[in-house]
Amino acid sequence: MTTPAAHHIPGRPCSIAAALQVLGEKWALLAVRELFYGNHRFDRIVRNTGAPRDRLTARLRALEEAGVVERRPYSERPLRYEYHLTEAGRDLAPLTQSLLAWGDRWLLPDPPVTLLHRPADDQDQPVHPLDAAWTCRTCGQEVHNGDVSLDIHSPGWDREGPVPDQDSATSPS
Amino acid sequence: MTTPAAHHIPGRPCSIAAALQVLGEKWALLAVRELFYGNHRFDRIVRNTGAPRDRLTARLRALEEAGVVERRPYSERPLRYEYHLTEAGRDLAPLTQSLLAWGDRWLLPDPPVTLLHRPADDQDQPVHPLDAAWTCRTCGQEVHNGDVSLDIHSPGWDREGPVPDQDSATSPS
DNA sequence: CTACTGGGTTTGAGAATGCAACCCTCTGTG
DNA sequence: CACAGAGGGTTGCATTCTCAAACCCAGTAG
Repeated sequence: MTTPAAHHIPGRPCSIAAALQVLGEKWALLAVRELFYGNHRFDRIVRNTGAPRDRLTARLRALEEAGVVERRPYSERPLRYEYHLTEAGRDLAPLTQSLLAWGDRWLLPDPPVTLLHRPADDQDQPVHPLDAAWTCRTCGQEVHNGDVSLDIHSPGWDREGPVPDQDSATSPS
Repeated sequence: MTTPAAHHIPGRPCSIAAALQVLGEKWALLAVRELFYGNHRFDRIVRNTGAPRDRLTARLRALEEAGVVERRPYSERPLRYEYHLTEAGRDLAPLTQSLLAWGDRWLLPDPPVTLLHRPADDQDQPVHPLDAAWTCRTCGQEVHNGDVSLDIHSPGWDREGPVPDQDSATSPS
């Protein structure tokens, strides 16, 4: 509770570092995963993540303070709370999905769960497996790893290469 | 070794948990960020992330073992290594980008760095700020938070609601 | 000979984590 | 009423991680 959101960001000024400050603690993202999956109660999150109860309490409090999670009572008298994602929390969907996609590809090639997609604004579309891709709204094209470069407008950045050279030699082991 | 250390995954079988097992340790993703940004040498990564040297050593070794990072000598005689992303590592680009996007939106609204985009396969396109979105390759539509549901084909999952109900109403702070 | 660079190890103290056990407030059930 | 859960945490303590600074070693520059 002595940890306000205005943490010191390590290294250089960077939104990735700032985001990890909030989300990078152990169990935080697994708790968020459970909230996405519709499990809003403490015990259920404990069971599904395997997190120690005290750690989960701490993480949920921190996420609440960071504005990712909201704790709302669902019963007075035995005062009980359940946890819900705020808008900021719901906006983590791309993040959890890219974690899921990466894990599916590189760690668990036979994934225990897949995502289904049906656009809300096109109900004619049948439900189908989600095959997610990054695209750029500006040009409408899919974003590939090498297509992105950095525009730095802040001091505290040192780098040599003019471009975040995504390597060249691609010899996967 | 393409065989990632498939340690024990906490909670239920899940690619997110598996991915966090590899990437969830402190400093791991910041190190990956530096590699994306073209900083391949130990000292530079230390300076830019602010990580303690011993931690960074440990993290880089773990990432190497997990097949995310590759250590290659760039000088014999004083034997020196530099670190590069493997294909699995480069495939983390969507993840770091979604972290960046989230941080930009919710934590550092005046971001110190932005991403520029130019599709390699369309060189006529001028360089422009990346405005990233998730889309589904199958239906071509943008993926919104509420459009996704789960298809579970593995035991060890408990959940009530039929759909990962993304909440209903919330207000950001 | 000295200083400096790059890439680490080592050390010791302090913080964070994991785990089990405990607590407190209701709501059944007999 | 007594007793047993369920839900949502605390508490205590041992283990592990993390941090910062110091140290090391090879080669090179002055």
